[in-house]
Amino acid sequence: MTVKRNTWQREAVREALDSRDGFVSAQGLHQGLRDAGSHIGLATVYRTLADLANVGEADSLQSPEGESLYRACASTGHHHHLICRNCGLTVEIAATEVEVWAKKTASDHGFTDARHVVDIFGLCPACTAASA
Amino acid sequence: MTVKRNTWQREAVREALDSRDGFVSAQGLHQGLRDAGSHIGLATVYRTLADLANVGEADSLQSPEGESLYRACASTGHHHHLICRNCGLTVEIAATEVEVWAKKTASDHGFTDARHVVDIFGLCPACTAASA
DNA sequence: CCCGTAATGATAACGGTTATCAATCCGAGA
DNA sequence: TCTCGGATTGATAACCGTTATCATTACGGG
Ligand SMILES: [Mn+2]
Ligand SMILES: [Mn+2]
Ligand SMILES: [Zn+2]
Ligand SMILES: [Zn+2]
Repeated sequence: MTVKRNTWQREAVREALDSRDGFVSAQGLHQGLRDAGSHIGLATVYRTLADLANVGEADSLQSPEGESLYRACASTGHHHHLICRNCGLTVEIAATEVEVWAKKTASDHGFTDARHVVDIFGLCPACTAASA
Repeated sequence: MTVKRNTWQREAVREALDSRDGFVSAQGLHQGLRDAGSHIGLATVYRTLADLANVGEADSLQSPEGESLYRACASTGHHHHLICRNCGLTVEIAATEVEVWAKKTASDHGFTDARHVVDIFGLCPACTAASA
């Protein structure tokens, strides 16, 4: 059995991620931890986030600029996101309608083992008001 | 007014892109051009692809690994893609259903200036058969 | 033709991410 | 509680895709 050790670093990343309500980059989370007085290493943050994502404890997606972002989501099952491109505020979206469409579209063309990327980026109400 | 010059490089990129039926990376296209004997520079390929994408002559998306891929699409309007993650084969998809959903989802949550990323990655029929 | 300037391309720089590897320390077993 | 093997860490170098630089080339309106 693969042993999974409990280090304060791993816990620090989990907590830091939980304390945020939007998606964050590894570097952003690392900066936040350092600002809070932690001496955690950047490589560790990268490793831990990637691991949490694999295990399913965190969701990850790529920003339009190609940066990997992470988030500790409330809902456990498969879902998508509506993200503010300015402040990162995120709304979790469950859309059966889109799930069905994606599956049907793939099979209609004979594609197998299909996965989909469905994200909506916009300006949240607050940011919209602020930029008006 | 900004003038748009016709260089053999620009034409070479256009042709190389047209000759492919799947999405390609800038480096991949550059390599193909070099292999065909062209002496075009890598920076030029990057610039031209980005430009063709802005003008609308090419579509672009990010691979799951975060690399920018380009393609000269047949349909001119807004559409999405069903892509074979193995050979790159691409099927253009027009899904009014999803367009409506995306717009409604964003406005329902007060988000403005919303854009969406909708792509399906799978194995095309040929690649599915080959890996069986 | 001429010439102003857009375009090119070799190369350096950039930004995010991963690999290295010696030092650290977690935790199963004694 | 103590030990010790190996998982984990972190400073740093390396990696890789992409963009910035800037001297040189060459498109194209006049
Ligand atoms: Mn889905
Ligand atoms: Mn769409
Ligand atoms: Zn916002
Ligand atoms: Zn295929």
